[in-house]
Amino acid sequence: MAANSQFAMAVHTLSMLAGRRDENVKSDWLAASVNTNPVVIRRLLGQLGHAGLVISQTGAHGGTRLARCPNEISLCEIYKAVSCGEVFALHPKEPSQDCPVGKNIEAVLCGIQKEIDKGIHETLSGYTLQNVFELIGQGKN
Amino acid sequence: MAANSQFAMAVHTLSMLAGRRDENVKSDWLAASVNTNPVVIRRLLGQLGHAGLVISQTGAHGGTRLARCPNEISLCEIYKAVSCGEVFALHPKEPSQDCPVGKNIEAVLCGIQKEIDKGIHETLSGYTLQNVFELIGQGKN
DNA sequence: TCTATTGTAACTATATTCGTTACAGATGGC
DNA sequence: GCCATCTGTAACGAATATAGTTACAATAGA
Repeated sequence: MAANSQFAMAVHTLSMLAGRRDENVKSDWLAASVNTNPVVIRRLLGQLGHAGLVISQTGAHGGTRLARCPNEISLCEIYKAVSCGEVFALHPKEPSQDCPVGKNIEAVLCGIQKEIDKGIHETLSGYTLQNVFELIGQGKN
Repeated sequence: MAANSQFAMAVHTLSMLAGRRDENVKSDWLAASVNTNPVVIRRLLGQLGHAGLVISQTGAHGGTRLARCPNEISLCEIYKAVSCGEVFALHPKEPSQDCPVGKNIEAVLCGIQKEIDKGIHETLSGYTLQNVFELIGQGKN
């Protein structure tokens, strides 16, 4: 269980919220759709709230709602809110500094990493939550 | 120790081979530069050999060499040779099929995954092993 | 035949992710 | 004020992936 599925769960959760604007949605209900534990959802919503994408209320009749219109939330923002890692990892242990390749390879790879990340951000910026919600609606139920 | 650093180690290893063309390079020597165990390198070289990027010889005076010129090997090929996973994972458990969002979200996310992957391939296709080797040489030793 | 080297299986250590339980804190209704 | 209903979060467990390590068979040259 190593692959990080937080982005997938986040998009799923936010799509659910997009279908219930101006309503406090409970983590139990979201968890049922995502097929996971409510705590997993609440942890996720904590990150999304920190990023300003959702607003939560505690207490009775509490829950979570979108902080903005779905067409003002890009997938890139969601990705940044939950993504922790890079596409590929650098060396687990520092390479030999006595070797010219070992000494400089990490800087080169780091630059490539950043270029890839930029590309991912551009791709994801091309979609809003509204787009996703519409694509879901077009699914052949 | 979860992040996959095979791509980094592969580029490192192949850069070493690029600096010693037409010579059987031993896994021990490569491992010393990457700062890992020779078996890790041999496993990696096995994948790269399977992808047609290197040629290995067993026995005394054996070792590994590049199968092609460094300017004919793109980073995209290396990435494809060693990369196993996607940028983000889909749901760990299948979402609820009783929910319209749960039923269709995976297909939508899968499409986005493919689009991102295409972007990564394009970025990495812009670099050859020769480019990397030259960038390393420009490092401030 | 001896030596050097790859190929590979098997196992361990460590890290990550997700799932789960438990409970404190907040909020609204009575 | 009290209770029911939520979120927030800590703590722990289970499953899994990665890399590191040991061991040894297979191969090839001297």
